[in-house]
Amino acid sequence: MATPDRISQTLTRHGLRQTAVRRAVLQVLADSAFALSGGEIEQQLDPSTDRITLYRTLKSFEESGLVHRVVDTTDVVRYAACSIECSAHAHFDNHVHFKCTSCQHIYCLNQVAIPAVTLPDRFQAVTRDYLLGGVCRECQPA
Amino acid sequence: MATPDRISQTLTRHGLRQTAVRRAVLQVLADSAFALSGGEIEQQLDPSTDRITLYRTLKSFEESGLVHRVVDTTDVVRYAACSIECSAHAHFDNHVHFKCTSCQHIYCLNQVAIPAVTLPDRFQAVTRDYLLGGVCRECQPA
DNA sequence: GCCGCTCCTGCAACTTCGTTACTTTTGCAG
DNA sequence: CTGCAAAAGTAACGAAGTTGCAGGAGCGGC
Repeated sequence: MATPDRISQTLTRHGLRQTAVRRAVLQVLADSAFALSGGEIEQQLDPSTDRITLYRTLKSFEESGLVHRVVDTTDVVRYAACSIECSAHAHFDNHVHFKCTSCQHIYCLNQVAIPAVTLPDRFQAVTRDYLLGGVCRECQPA
Repeated sequence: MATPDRISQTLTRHGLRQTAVRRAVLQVLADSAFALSGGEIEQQLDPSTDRITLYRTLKSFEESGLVHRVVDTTDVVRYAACSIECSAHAHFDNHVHFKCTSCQHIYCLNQVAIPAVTLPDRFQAVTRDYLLGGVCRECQPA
């Protein structure tokens, strides 16, 4: 659970203004063990929060390097808070994601690094995303 | 360029009926070097083709193992034809995908296998998707 | 503390992507 | 050739995300 202080600091560190919506959205993402879609974040916020503002907030967070998009095969975009080490200048998420086919949650496995691959000539990779599918810890049959 | 004969055979082999839309959709996907979204496929088809039928066709193709969804971070789903070796029973795409940040195309790098990772306890992976981002061969500055 | 510029919010309307329910047509087995 | 199940077509709907604009709030300067 990220403290309100820490949330505020993170906003300031990335050059973003302190607003109620931003603090709330960042709090939700920071406290979630898995990636959330726009709609899921909306559900966790005060019902009075404006949908459009939420999407704009996510956009600015993404541009500022506070959150990253998580790859998926569905047609909804999911976001996860970047690790503490991520800054606007060094935005790099090198961990594997795991999508549970039972609960649909997408976990950030921070401790599992993405292995490198050798590419054909003249292909230059900048970003790498690795998504595993299967049954997560919580959904395993006992 | 897949021949019409080969297209028909593929449909039959997967237990699907021969229809004009199915042959056309499969032809488009088989001839594309990169993954296509529903809208992109629609543009390459006869304008009279029904949008809903197209989506249902893609769904049945996916269920039958003719095509696979390609992971992406956007909110549109993209499809690519499975390799010849894929059958309904052994549907396995073990190759890396590459998304060009310039032309936005997603290539199937069939010759590059996805490296394995070691997962934490009690996580069981069934599927694996690996997406690279960068500049593709065609878009490289000379 | 307050002023003002700039950025953020909130509202309304809209676009795109994809789905559901229902009827009609068509592939294909017997 | 005929019947039936599966696919196509039609219409209406729903969710996700965007755009344009007016009003409000954060924050640096004074």
